[in-house]
Amino acid sequence: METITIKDIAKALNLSTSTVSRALRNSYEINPETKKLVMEYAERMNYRPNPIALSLKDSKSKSIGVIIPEIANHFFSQLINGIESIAYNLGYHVVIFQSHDSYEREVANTNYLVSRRVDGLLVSLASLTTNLIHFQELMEKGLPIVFLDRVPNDIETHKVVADNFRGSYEATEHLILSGRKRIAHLTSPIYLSITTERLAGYKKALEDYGIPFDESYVKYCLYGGKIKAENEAAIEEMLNLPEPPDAIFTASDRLTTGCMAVFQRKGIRVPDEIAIVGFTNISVADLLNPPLTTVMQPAMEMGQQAVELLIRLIEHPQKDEKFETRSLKTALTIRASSVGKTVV
Amino acid sequence: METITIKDIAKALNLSTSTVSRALRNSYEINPETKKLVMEYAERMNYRPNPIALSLKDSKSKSIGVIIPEIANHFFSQLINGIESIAYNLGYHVVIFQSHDSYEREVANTNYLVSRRVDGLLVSLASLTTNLIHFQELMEKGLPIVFLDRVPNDIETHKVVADNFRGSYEATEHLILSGRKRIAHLTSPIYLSITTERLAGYKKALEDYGIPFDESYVKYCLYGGKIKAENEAAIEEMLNLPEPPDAIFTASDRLTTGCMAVFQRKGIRVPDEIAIVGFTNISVADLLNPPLTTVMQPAMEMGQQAVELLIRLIEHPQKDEKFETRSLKTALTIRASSVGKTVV
DNA sequence: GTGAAAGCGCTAACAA
DNA sequence: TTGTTAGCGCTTTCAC
Repeated sequence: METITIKDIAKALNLSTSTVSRALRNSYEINPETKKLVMEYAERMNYRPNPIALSLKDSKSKSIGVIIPEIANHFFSQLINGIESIAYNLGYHVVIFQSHDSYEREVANTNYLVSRRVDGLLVSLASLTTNLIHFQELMEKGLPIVFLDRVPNDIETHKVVADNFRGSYEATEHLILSGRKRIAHLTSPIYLSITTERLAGYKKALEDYGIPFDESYVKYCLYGGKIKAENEAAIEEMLNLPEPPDAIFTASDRLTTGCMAVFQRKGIRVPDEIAIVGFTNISVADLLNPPLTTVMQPAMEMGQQAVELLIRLIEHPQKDEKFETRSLKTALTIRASSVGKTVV
Repeated sequence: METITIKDIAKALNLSTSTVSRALRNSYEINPETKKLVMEYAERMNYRPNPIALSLKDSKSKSIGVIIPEIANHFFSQLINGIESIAYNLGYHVVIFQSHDSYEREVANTNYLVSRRVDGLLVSLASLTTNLIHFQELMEKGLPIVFLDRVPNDIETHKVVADNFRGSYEATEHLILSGRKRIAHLTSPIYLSITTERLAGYKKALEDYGIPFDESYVKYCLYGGKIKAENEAAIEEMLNLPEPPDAIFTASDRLTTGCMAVFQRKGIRVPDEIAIVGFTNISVADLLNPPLTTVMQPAMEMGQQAVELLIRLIEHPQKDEKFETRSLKTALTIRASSVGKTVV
């Protein structure tokens, strides 16, 4: 790869590298003629500065690292699109890593990105992460980090989340108002922020409508629906309760489609036998059988806001920064999967 | 970010940086005692070599660049998973960029990745790319590139594709055998390899079964279904033909779901009025209404094979390398969207 | 067995 | 206005 360097230009033009460097950066101290000479030559030779050299020099890279649980997921891929659209315009590159919900991989990815000198980190926690020191240490060292979606409670920084409480409340309320009495909740591991927030919204709605909360109607899936058997077992358990639920509110993409698959396989009619509302950004909710009532998160916008906050943090580091947690509205779209009374 | 360097270790241990460097790389010429001393200290201080410095030194980065049209797409996100799984195990990092099917962004991404010194490139062409010199130049300079899925005809290198011809043939054949007479084909821009291959399979099946090929039954969507109106217009045109099709074979994820959405909106009954088979890796084909007959590509495996080929190319550069094009089998899964005779 | 020095590409403090 | 030099972190000749 014989790429051209500043040195080559200097040699060709009989100048010093520093002169060339300054000319290229359009420094005021360089003679306009020299500048022109250098710039034209550089242009002609298709000179591109070596970002690695730059990074080595000042430990900056004009790139930000993104660590998310997985890419093959509507919510996260939309998130990425939001992040990229803004980052790109602001001159930053985005490096994406998947934790696959593993703590070890999250740590490994973090270390790698840091060693690669990313200027900041955008993180949605792995579901199996409970220990946060790898992030805390970095923040103490001054690395800007913004969390989104799955955020930690005990780290002080900018955070961008969906209004999970409200979204969950509305979903549950909708089921109640549609006449459902025994509403189950299928959700992610309990130590995720999204889990507790969604659970709280669910509980509050039940409470507000005078429906007693029943612990046996809530199932936590450690692998968030990625392991079919786990999903299936949880649903099975619910259906075998003395009083099986007549509605289910699922807390994520995977849990929702997994749940519908189970119903289909078992020949359980939706919404006749059981209604379902999913907290999901699946793009084909309309086309499902039956069309799926969803709580959609503004994924794209969440990504955009998070990256804006991060870049602000990167470019204007302030010790006394007021950190904010932005909570964006979700959107309940009612479709056939949750309306229609159970046939008794 | 006060990360520890070799210099720090040298100073602390009263050694030279070269000794420390050699000790860390377990060089034979270093005294075992010194080695132990250095290694233990490094371990204790949590020393991590700076990959940027290494990259600068020998223009290698142990990372590979991936350029794909988009992430928010089942096929491509599975592809990425395949790539990452292998790359990770072989000690390579994966940097992903989206071209969003724009030629300019593809070029920009390529340039950036090269300047970042990726050791090789994995590319699925943007649908609007016709000019390939940006890749050709790099290959001439010795940068290994492997193409997958959307591959160029006129570049000699490893390629990994699905057996588009066969997949397409089988889909069309299936529709014919189900009694369909007027089979339309909704597809991507004509200058993509996948388009011509799929078109060829479609034509061959028609031919083999004695059905005349009718150009007006084929529509090319320049934006591959990402622009709703385009999609809709194409379908509209078909439906308004004197003899509208009784089946449609769609060539991609987006085109397929877009098509189903149009049918739903217009109240066109599938498969009664029109059958549909999609070339798609959508994960919820089973849950759609009606369940969708699909030709699935082995996306994960395609990613794995491509990255294997690429890494082989990187680690054993051979001038006289025999390049291979691997063609992986697709899988036709028949569901309700294509079976059942049109109600006359 | 260990150290000094050069170099990867670039910038910036200091000289001229 | 331009050049010299040092340094970012690391490896690698070449000396000792």
